Amino acid sequence: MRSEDQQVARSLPLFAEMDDEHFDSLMKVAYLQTFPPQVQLITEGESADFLHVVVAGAVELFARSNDRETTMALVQPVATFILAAVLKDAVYLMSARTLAKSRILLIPSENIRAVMDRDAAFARAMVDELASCYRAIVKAQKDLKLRTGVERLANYLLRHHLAQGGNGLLTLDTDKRSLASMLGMTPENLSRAFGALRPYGVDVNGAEIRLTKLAELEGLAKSNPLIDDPDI
Amino acid sequence: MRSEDQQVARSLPLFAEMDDEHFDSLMKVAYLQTFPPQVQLITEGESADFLHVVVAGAVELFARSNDRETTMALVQPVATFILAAVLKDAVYLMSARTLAKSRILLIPSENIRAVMDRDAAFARAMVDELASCYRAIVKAQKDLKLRTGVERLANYLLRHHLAQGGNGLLTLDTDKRSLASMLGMTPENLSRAFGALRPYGVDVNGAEIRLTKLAELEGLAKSNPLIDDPDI
DNA sequence: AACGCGACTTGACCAAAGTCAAATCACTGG
DNA sequence: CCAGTGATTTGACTTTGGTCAAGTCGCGTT
Repeated sequence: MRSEDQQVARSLPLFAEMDDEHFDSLMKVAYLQTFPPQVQLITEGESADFLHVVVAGAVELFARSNDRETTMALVQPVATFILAAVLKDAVYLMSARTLAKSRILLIPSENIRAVMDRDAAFARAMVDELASCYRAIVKAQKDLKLRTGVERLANYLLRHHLAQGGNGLLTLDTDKRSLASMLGMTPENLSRAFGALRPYGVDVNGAEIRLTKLAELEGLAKSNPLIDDPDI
Repeated sequence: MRSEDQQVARSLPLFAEMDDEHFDSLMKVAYLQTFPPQVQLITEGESADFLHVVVAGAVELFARSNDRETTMALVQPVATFILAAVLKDAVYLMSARTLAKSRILLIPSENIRAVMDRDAAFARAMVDELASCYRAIVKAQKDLKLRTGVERLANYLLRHHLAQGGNGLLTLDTDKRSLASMLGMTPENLSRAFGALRPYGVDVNGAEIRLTKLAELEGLAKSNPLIDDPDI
């Protein structure tokens, strides 16, 4: 692997504090691969042979049952996914596909577990990463169960608006099909949800969105830091 | 704390492998308390000062936003809850209340974190416990998003039927109000869901349920080990 | 036995969200 | 420029689930 990519990995909280020797031993057995968009990386039910780290691009975690499919989470760089399955040496509970051209670091599960047993700093970092993943999914579950579709969209827009500077403009970074799936609704319903937000100053023009009545939109959204603040 | 109760804690996977001295130091600062039913133990938004271990009884984790409330999980003995908040020294994302008279072990968060940094076996056990919690909530999320209310009830009945011996009879271990909340529906809707299952051989008599057409019920439920098997 | 209370059920209705089909739009490769 | 493809939107309708109100049932108390 290129030393530049190793640097990226090394700078992750997950790998930052661990012993040099242990880090090197992991990198020696790791692969770094670049995938085109819409490639399925893992399939639920298969055994978790590699820890995946999204170095660049975007990955969607999804699940299927009966004939339904649902998006479970979106993984943005730089972050890991399916950590829990790797640690328990279990099967994946979710499938994953790239949404964009993505660069993925693959580290064999057995090496992860072996190093964790020898490197306390690494184990501590794992605990932290796992706890973050857990809290993220708890927030997602609250978002889903305590809000209607329109409210979820309003809060999504407000979060991204803030992250993009908060100047009344924002740009969607996925197509609307994926956005709908992320928000737990159908594309048709997303379209109607945007319609329902028009009276609250949400002007949509393709992927460009203008928020002209922030106060009203916030009134509808009723944001809650225990759901919407990613840093809590 | 009574030595008998310490033995219960010590036998938990979370504490089983750790150093004696470290275990004793934790027990020295821990409290064991018994609570009546319907006592709120923690409130979302407050800081996580104690790790809670349910030694006996039952605890419901729930969350509120707007004016809605939803059950997030049910914690059965012996298990921990709000581990992630403790590890990250963050605020609770969920509230907790006892459903039955419950015995709870309370261990100060700072001691948990301190011992984890010194005891590798304990850190490893934490990783394992957290990974289990994570996978449990992923399964709950899949159950919720990929199934209708009737299907969730059917699968709930089949799981408990199996756990109770699989002889065609089972007994609900909560009142129907709580069951409805756990399954993510209103009590009225649970009532209707039972009605919808009558043609599939589900005979309800108070908390006693007889399953007379297992094959048909299984056909409707379309169980999926990646959702329903607690050991995967 | 009569009462009262809480848990549960039922019915009528409403709201949210999914489905299916058709229309529109945007953009690409002739 | 124009057909063709895929994304998005819109409309009509269905399903799922929630709300409100009125029972009904079981059971302990008086």
